[in-house]
Amino acid sequence: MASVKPQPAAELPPSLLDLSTYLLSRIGKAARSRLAERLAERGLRLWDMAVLAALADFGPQAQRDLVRRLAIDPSDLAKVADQLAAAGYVVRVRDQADRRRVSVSVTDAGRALLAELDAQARAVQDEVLAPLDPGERRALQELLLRVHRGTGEWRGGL
Amino acid sequence: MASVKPQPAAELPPSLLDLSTYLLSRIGKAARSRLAERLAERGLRLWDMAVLAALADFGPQAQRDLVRRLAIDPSDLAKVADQLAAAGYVVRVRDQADRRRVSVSVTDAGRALLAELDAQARAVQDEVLAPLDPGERRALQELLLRVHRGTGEWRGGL
DNA sequence: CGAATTAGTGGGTCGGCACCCACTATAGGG
DNA sequence: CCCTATAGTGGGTGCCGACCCACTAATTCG
Repeated sequence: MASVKPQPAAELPPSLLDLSTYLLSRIGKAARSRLAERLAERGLRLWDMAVLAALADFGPQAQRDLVRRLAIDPSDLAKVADQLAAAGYVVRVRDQADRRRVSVSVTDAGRALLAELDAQARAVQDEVLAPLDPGERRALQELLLRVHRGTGEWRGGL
Repeated sequence: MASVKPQPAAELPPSLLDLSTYLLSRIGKAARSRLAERLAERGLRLWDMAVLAALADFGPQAQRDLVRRLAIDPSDLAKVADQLAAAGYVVRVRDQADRRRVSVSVTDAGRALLAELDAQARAVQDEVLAPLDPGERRALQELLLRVHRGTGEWRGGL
């Protein structure tokens, strides 16, 4: 062969790149999977982080509330909570007022873990948003937040 | 209970909303799945659209090139191409110069389809970006494009 | 006290996506 | 001509996220 090409990479179709939703989807997916990778190294998944964050932000609450807040399936939450409890990141106690309920709260270990996870998330974010300067990042965050709020009634998902 | 509450929906944890990558991921996912839904009504998937777009943008080419360009698995592409060919949206002909190759090109039907799909994609985009005015949308597109380019060496995915 | 309701759990399905391997056909250099 | 590399195909696997159902325990209402 004439010469072995590394053949860097071909361009994507302009008609796709022209769609903000395409970029959103692609970038979002990349960011998500990068973070997921890092969490996986610790045997964690994205939901674990989301649950910890919800507990840290809003304090102890019943699984029921987490279900509503995070739009996670009750059954799936049970599994996540199981795992987190087993690892000592949260504690589950029967609510004495209504003993059907299980009140979940973060432990100190959980809070410490969350801090680390958050640092990792920010590290990923720095990688992904590398081409933007601080001002642009703020502008992006602002736009995204508006979009997110605007479409208030979204269902589900992490 | 004081009053029966419709309890519209609870807020998400601020510590997550504060991460641009979280928003990116969530919004991107929503956009992607909305479009996927619409495509599914026609029995199509996102890859079908991507392949059509690549063919329309860059003209007829071997599957090999599509594989490189779209970072799709060769085997998966074969299946997508099969389906598109069966439906008459593309034609596959053996390259006479190198008969290992199969050159793929869009048909008129394919182009017409792509136009419709693109319209659907833009409709979804309008829904998602509803809170932003045209200027802001352009700003967003610009930022996303920079981010996308910056992270040149991304692997895979739709 | 039932009967109906709610919280949580355990077990499973389903579809999509990425990935991998074995195999055929063709090309091209030594 | 042989040997290796490349193009494409077919038939898988494994993972993951979303979802669903059946079941228990506890509560509340009539």
